[in-house]
Amino acid sequence: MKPKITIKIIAKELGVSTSTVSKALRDSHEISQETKERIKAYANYYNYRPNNLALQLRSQKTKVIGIILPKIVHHFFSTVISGVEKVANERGYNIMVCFSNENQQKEIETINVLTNGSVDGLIVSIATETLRNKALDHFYNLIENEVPLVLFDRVHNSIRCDKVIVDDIGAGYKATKHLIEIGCKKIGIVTTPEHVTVGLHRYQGYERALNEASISVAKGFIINVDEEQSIYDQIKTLFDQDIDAIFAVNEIYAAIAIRIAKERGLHIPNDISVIGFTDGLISEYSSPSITTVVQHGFTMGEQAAELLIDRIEDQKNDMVPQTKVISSNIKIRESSKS
Amino acid sequence: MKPKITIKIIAKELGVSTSTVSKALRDSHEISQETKERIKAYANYYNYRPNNLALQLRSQKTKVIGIILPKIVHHFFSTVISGVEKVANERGYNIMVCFSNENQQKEIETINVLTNGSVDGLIVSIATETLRNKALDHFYNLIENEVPLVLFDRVHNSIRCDKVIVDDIGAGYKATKHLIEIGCKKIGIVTTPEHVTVGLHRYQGYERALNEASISVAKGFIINVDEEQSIYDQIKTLFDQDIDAIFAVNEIYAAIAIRIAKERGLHIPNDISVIGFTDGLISEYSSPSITTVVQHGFTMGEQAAELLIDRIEDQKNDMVPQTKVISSNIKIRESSKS
DNA sequence: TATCAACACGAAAACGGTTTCGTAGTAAAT
DNA sequence: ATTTACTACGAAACCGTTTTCGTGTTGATA
Repeated sequence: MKPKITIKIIAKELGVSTSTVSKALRDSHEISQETKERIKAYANYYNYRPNNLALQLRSQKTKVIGIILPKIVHHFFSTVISGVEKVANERGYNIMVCFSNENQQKEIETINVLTNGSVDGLIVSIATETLRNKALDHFYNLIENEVPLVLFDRVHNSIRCDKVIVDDIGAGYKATKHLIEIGCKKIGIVTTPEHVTVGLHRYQGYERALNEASISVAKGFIINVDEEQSIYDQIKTLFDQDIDAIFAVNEIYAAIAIRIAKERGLHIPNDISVIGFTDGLISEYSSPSITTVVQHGFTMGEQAAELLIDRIEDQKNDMVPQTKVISSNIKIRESSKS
Repeated sequence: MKPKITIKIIAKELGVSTSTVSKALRDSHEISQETKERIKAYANYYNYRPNNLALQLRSQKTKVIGIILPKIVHHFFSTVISGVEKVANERGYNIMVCFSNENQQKEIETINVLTNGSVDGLIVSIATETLRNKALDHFYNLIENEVPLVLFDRVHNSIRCDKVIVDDIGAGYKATKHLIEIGCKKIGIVTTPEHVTVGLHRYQGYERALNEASISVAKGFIINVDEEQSIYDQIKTLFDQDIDAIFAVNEIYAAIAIRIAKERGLHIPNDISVIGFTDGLISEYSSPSITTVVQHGFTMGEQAAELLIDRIEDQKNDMVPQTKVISSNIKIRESSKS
């Protein structure tokens, strides 16, 4: 990398001091018109741009926000990043993206690195392992040190910060209710282990909808997928039950369920209806296309960024933490027409 | 954000100079064992971490690499990021992700911001608009200023830098040949406009395979999708031709083609075979699952990162630019079994 | 003619570190 | 007693900016 032109060089070349150059470039009234023009012309000719690091060190602001995600190869997280980037960009920030790979240790290290001056604040979705271990000290530390922090999607109540979540209980309720409304009565659910909050909540919504409709919750109808093992095999066991609908808490589980149904010669949606979660490409393009709860990832990203930047730029730090609930809605497609 | 503890504070509190503290923390032999321990204990107790910005300004290294992508909500780009992040992380770098949104102006601005000291080098996939306008001056500038740069996937030959590309011609050839081998003779192609190099190359491979098999290339068999208009309608026109196979240059085009085929009552793969590109979730989970050319995005990301970091850390800058060609292979699924 | 503003600029501190170089103090060697 | 050689530390420069505070010059005013 070629050395860049600096204010020092300009100053020396033009026989003035660095302060004069700095002021001239910022159009200070302290500098004469003549000198300003001379300096600006020179700077312009050599395409001078102030060094970001120096500015950041000086101002103690990086204008960068860090995002830590469990993973990226995932439609939902991609859209969230996209939303964050949009708002960040509009408000003059850049984003630094890191991944925890669902790993607690890496989450801790990443937070450490980023908060040593590299970013002005963090947007995080917590790693599975961290949630499972309930090891949240690194987040408590952030709060302790008043690092601007916004959690989204995978959050934890004990961490006192702004949050952006989807109304997972409501979404699970809506999804289940939709199935009930089209006449299904024996509804299986494919969800996550209980320590993954989103899965738990969606399950709770499912439960509520069934209760309301006076349908009892059958134990065998609930599959808690452990991703360490074969997802396919686990979902398959659900088909040994007498069911007429499946609510899957993400689109991959839904797609796999559809595949199994087809293999068993079941027609969708005539024999069995399926509803998924997260409005990704699979749901849109597979055949039958899949009815899903659309999770507004882009909106979540935008909101998270707005909250964070407000928090970063707000002097009065006493504002109580907010939680924004992004409501989701159902997009009915071919997999659930009654 | 609470003010962080600095070397200055430690020095004052312990009644020594900042240089002593700095040396002690870096275990310099210049400092007595006793003093070292005293300083380390204090620093440890207050959880001292050196400020990144200061280190970066001093060393003129950021240990950050910038990635500029046309978009992110796209399986291929996500996997590339993932690969870059893995290698970057292993070699002590962080990544800063930005998007051009296929927009030339934003690409230019992003490059400007990042190269003002925020990153040590760049990994870029060029925006469509830039390629269409053949306006590459901002890239020539990077080369001129010896900014470490690696282009991937969407590259341009006139830019003298390291590149990581897929063998698109070979991939298009393989895909078409596969269709020919399973007995297809009337093969349509759904590709991009010509200014998108990847689409052009895949088309060239298609052409070569047909020529080799002595099949003439029919003009009506070629759809150059303009994404400004309805993709669905454009692909539909292909079905007015008498075809027995479709080669789509990405998985969305493939999925749409399959949908249209179904709507027309055509069975896949009996009546018509389909092959896509990019091994994403759609291809894997849709029904029928789609035969695709798998593009090794993760590998590309890894290679790009290795090349870039080598270049950044290499003193002798005279090394000639390398181009790594990542070969792709075909994953045969249900949409093309003969 | 002495006083005072206004003007135009420079010196220096600051951001938070690292590193080179100098040096006081001590102990060993001459 | 003088020189030498460590040891252990501090002063100061440096990275590239911004900003506060002086200060010399000029022209106007009393």
